[in-house]
Amino acid sequence: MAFAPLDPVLHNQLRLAVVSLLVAVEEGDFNFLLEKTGATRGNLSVQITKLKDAGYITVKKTFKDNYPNTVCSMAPKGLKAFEQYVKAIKDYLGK
Amino acid sequence: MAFAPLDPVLHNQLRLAVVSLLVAVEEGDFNFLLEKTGATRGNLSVQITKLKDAGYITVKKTFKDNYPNTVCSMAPKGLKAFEQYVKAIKDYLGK
DNA sequence: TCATATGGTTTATAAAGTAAACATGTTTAC
DNA sequence: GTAAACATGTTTACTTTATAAACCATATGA
Repeated sequence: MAFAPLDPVLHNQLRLAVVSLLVAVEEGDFNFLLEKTGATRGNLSVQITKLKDAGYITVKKTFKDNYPNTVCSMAPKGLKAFEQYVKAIKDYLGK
Repeated sequence: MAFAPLDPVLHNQLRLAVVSLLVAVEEGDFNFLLEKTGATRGNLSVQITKLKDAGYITVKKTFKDNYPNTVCSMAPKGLKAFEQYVKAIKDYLGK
């Protein structure tokens, strides 16, 4: 096809937002992502799991101030996938 | 949220491919889109209908060489939506 | 200890996408 | 002229995905 396939893991609004945030900050916890994306907790939980299962991000479960705290960061595979996605979608957008 | 919402009509691989093709060529028939996108007939039919229902494209049903021929082109609403989508997704991609 | 808050997960439902079968006609080969 | 193959889509039945709502566990404050 004339268009490169768009990575289905990244071609989703919330997952793309999460990845785009993590690419910028290197490390962000659940609440950071929740606030920045405006997602619901449930949805964010699900999409973080999908990104982790895809090997795109690493998820560290820790505690912070006695509360559970989930810290996410990009994995090398995710970084590559993101760069590839950026390239691919530019074909669609026309340049 | 820090990210503009992505138009759900356009945030789909095949519909985005169709629109991006139509933006470039101004008019394309079913087989043109089929070939360029590599989609199945069924899927292409469904997604063209959705784009038409959204008012993003106009669909002319004609005949060509005695065979049915469906010709699509961008509608003003679709053009605006596409431009908006391009702007929005750039936020995600990081620049 | 009861009420409320934090930090998430699970589940049930709704929406979307896909492939396969179908419909309608046309052309080709016999 | 008839059967088989082809062209152009559409519809249907199924699978996958996304979302929202309910839930669970721990912590804190009155």
